[in-house]
Amino acid sequence: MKRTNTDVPSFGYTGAESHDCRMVNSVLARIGDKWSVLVVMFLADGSKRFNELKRLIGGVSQRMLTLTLRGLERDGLVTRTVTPSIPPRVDYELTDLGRSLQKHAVALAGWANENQSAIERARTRFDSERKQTS
Amino acid sequence: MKRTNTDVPSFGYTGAESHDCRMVNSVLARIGDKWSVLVVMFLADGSKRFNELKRLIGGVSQRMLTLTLRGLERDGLVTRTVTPSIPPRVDYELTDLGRSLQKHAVALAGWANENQSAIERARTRFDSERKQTS
DNA sequence: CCGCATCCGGCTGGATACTG
DNA sequence: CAGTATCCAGCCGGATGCGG
Repeated sequence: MKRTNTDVPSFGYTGAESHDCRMVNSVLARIGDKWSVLVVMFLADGSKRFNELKRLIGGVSQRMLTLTLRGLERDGLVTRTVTPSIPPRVDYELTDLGRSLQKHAVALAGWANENQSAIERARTRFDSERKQTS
Repeated sequence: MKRTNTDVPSFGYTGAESHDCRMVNSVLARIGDKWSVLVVMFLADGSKRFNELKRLIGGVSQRMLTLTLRGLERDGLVTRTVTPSIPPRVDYELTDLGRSLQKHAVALAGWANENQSAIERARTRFDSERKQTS
């Protein structure tokens, strides 16, 4: 989750390039944090207002939703449109870049669903084996 | 990797795919943590020993590599093979499940590379605009 | 309605030292 | 070589209250 590390050293993966690591990590940090992907998912079918997103996601604090949206905006994945009315209105929408990332997120979500039971079985099996040993 | 926060919310997101979200989040948490993906990448071309991985990754502490590998093993993504010799030898290898996940990781890495400059531009632009306002 | 400021508990992850 | 154990700083994220 924290990508504060800067000194990723030298060498490729299997044929891939080395300096990619930082960027990959940086992107994965976005993907991996608690709310970003959920926000991207819910923005898939069009722009949403702040509290609309908050209700949809359910369980996210105002603070974290704000921070998450700022992060996504900073990376150019969503746009923030302010309408200075009373009460104020703010709409968030995926950019093209955001939509292209969303495809991969959906793919990953699909993978998670397909292998959900396999992973859960592996986890419980691993945990039960551990309990016997201890 | 503590998975203590994965089984929390207890309320649905918007009805339809409520329990899917938890699983997706749980998987994304694994993907998003600091070292898992790096390990999976380096295991792509065959099994590796503990210190071999440590050298390859470079910058990971013994502790974190152990924790990361335990997490991956627990989820059924890698296998751990102990050879009780002197000195002891432990090999880690991707499972089929791990390899299927790796495909998506590679896809994401590719996306990160393709859009690296776009994201960096978005970031610096966002930051400079912020500086003016403050 | 939107979002920032503040406080704070708990988890993450690094450094180090010690076993088998 | 391959861990385990311990300590500890720093950040993540929740709750609450204020401000435009």
